[in-house]
Amino acid sequence: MPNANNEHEYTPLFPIGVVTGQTGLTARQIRYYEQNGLIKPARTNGKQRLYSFQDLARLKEIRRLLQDGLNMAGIKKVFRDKGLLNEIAGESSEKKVSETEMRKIFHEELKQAGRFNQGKGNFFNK
Amino acid sequence: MPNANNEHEYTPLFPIGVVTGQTGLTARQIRYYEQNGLIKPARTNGKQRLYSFQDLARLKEIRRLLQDGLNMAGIKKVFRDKGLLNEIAGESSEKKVSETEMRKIFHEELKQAGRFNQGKGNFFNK
DNA sequence: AATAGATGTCAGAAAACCTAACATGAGTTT
DNA sequence: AAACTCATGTTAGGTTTTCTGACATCTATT
Repeated sequence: MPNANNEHEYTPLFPIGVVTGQTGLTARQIRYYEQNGLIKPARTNGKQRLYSFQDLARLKEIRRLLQDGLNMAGIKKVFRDKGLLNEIAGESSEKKVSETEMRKIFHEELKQAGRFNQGKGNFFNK
Repeated sequence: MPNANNEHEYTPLFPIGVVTGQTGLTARQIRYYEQNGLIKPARTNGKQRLYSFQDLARLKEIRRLLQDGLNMAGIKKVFRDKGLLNEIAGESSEKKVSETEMRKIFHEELKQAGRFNQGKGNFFNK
C-alpha cells in the first residue's frame, strides 16, 4: 500500500522559483540537469516550467547525490539503473520501487546535516 | 488520525495561474475573495501571491459554496462559524474539524457534477 | 597549457502577475 | 424606472519572474 494523498504527485504545480527554495538548488543547476535529461518538467503555454512533486523529489535526490560527490555521469547512471530496477522488479516501468527504498539500495543515507532554504536570500524569504 | 503527508499543507507553493487551473476560479475572483478576507496567501518578496494546499482547499470550498448559491456574506458566515465550531469542538482553535466533516455539517454535499479545469483555455493547458 | 564539467552571471525578451480603474449584468431598493 | 449594490469582466501600465543564449570562472584531468 503506497502513499495515500498522492493525487498531486504528477500535477505540474510550482514554478522554478519555488523549486529553488524547496531544493536548495539554483535555477541554473535545475535547468542544467534538465539539459542532461535528468528531469523534464511540464511547461505552460508560454513555455515556463512547472514542476510536480515527482520532479521535486527527483531534484532532491539529485541534490543528495551531488552532496555524496557524484557527478552528472554518476547521477545519470543512478537514474538509469533505477529505471532498470523498476523494469526488473515489476510490471511496466514506472514507479515500481519507492524513492526511499531506492535510496537505501543505492547509497547509504549520509548524515548530510546541512539544511538550506534559509540564508541565501531566496525570492520568497525576505 | 488525520492525513499523513501534509508536510506541505501550509507551504506557499503555487502561483495564482496554477490555482485558477486547480479551482476553476478566475484570478479576478480569487483576488476578490482575498479582499473580503476569505484567504490570505503568502507573498514573494516581489509581492506575487503564493498559495498553499490549505489555501487551495479553502478556495475549492468557496467554489462549492458559490455553486450552492451562497453569496459573499453567506460564505463569510460559513467560515466564521467554522472557526467558532473549531473552538467549541476542541483544544486551541486551528484545524479541529476536518474540511470534509465541516462540509457535511454545513451543507449537504450537492451533486455538482460540473468539472472544470479543461475547456476554458487556461494558460497551462494548450 | 589546453580541455571538459559544472556553475555563475549577464543581457534582452517574453510570460505571468500586480494594482487600480472603469464597465457590466443581475438583483434590490427607493 | 432610476439608482444601488454585488460579483465579476476587462483594460491599462508597471513590475516581477522566468526564458534562452552567451560568455566567464573554477576545478580537475589530460
